[in-house]
Amino acid sequence: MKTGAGKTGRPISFDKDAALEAAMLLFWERGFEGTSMADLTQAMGLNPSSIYAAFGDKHALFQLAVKRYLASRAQYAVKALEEPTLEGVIRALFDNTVAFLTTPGHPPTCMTLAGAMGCSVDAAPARDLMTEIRRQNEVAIRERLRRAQKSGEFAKDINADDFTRYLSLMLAGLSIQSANGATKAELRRAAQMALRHMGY
Amino acid sequence: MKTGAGKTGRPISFDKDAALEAAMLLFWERGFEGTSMADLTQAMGLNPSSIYAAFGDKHALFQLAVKRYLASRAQYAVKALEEPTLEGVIRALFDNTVAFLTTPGHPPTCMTLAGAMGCSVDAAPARDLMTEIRRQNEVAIRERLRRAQKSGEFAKDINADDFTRYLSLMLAGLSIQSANGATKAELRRAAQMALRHMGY
DNA sequence: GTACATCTGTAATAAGTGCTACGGAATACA
DNA sequence: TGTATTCCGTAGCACTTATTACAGATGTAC
Repeated sequence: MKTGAGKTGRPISFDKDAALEAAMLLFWERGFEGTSMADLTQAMGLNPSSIYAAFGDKHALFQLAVKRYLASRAQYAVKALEEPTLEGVIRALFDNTVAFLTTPGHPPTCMTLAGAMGCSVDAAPARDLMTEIRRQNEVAIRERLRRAQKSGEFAKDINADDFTRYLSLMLAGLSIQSANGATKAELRRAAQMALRHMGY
Repeated sequence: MKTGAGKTGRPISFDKDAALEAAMLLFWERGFEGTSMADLTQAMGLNPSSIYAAFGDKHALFQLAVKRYLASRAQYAVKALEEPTLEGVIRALFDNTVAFLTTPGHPPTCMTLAGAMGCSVDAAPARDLMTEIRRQNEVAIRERLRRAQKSGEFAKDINADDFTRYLSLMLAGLSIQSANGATKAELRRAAQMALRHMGY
């Protein structure tokens, strides 16, 4: 009963993209464990069998939702790292994060933090996926810093590893602040304070 | 069938303190939603009826566990605020946090972050409690900063509100870093970097 | 020892969990 | 039109969830 690539037969009658978007938003808000398949059927407007046929089981659906999140919402970090100067990178990292967290239409915090922190052993794979993504983000930052060191833009006697963790720590902190209910202006001032203390 | 304060009759036959400690550690690791009553009966070594008689339902037990957590594990923040000088306060805030996060015998992150971020509507009260505690922590920091401003130790033209959020942001960030798997030495260097950037 | 109050363990409750079997509806291709 | 193939909706699966009813055990107070 494999499906999804039928050459013939009845074609799918719903918007797969829209359904996945709805699933992503729900997972984002309630986390893996806090989102039930019943919740998903309602939010996606689909029957269980349609979901399972199109996306697989709950874990697979979560992975697809996360993938969509990374591709459509979390690109602000990648974009920031593409800034030509290091100062531009760091400024963009903070500015984009604040802009992202305060964009209406989705939860006020990062999906990798709301998705699954403390959870049951059944949900451990989802939690580990979230952790892995956070670490990957750090890898990208670290590589950008190394590049800046090679080009002479960033002092070589500063440990890129440590500075990466320091940056990552503050970006995650902004997300928690946002979850706490901080306003856009408040987040912006916090980010400015961080930048000023770093010398920007 | 109310219980717990029986003047006569059979007395409780288990260590209530030890049972609550076990519950607290499990909630800390798995969060409110990721911890089932079945998990709790096993970890606490009690039957469901004993748990319900002694602590109430799951929400009540969670509240008691959080209370215990705050009283027994999260005092490091309160202690830090009692330092006589502002520099002492801020240094202690970071040092104690790192020490706390890396203490063996409990999860590597803060309970208010692992307890419930994204969750179902049923678990929303637990999530709101976690948020409330995080905000209360900020209130305490802010008041300490105001006190330092009055005594002239802290510049009055700095917005205490903003600086509080900035500090809180970094402490939460350390907790996330710890959850990511950062070592004690790595956390310590990150904290040192933060302190240095602030001028300490 | 007797009466009473409470606890303990088992077993069961109703509702919710993720997931699937199945029959019928709908479409593509000949 | 006929046939193959796929999708859709319902209804149900076995299991887990939090919670409680009940019966017997175990203690205190007299």
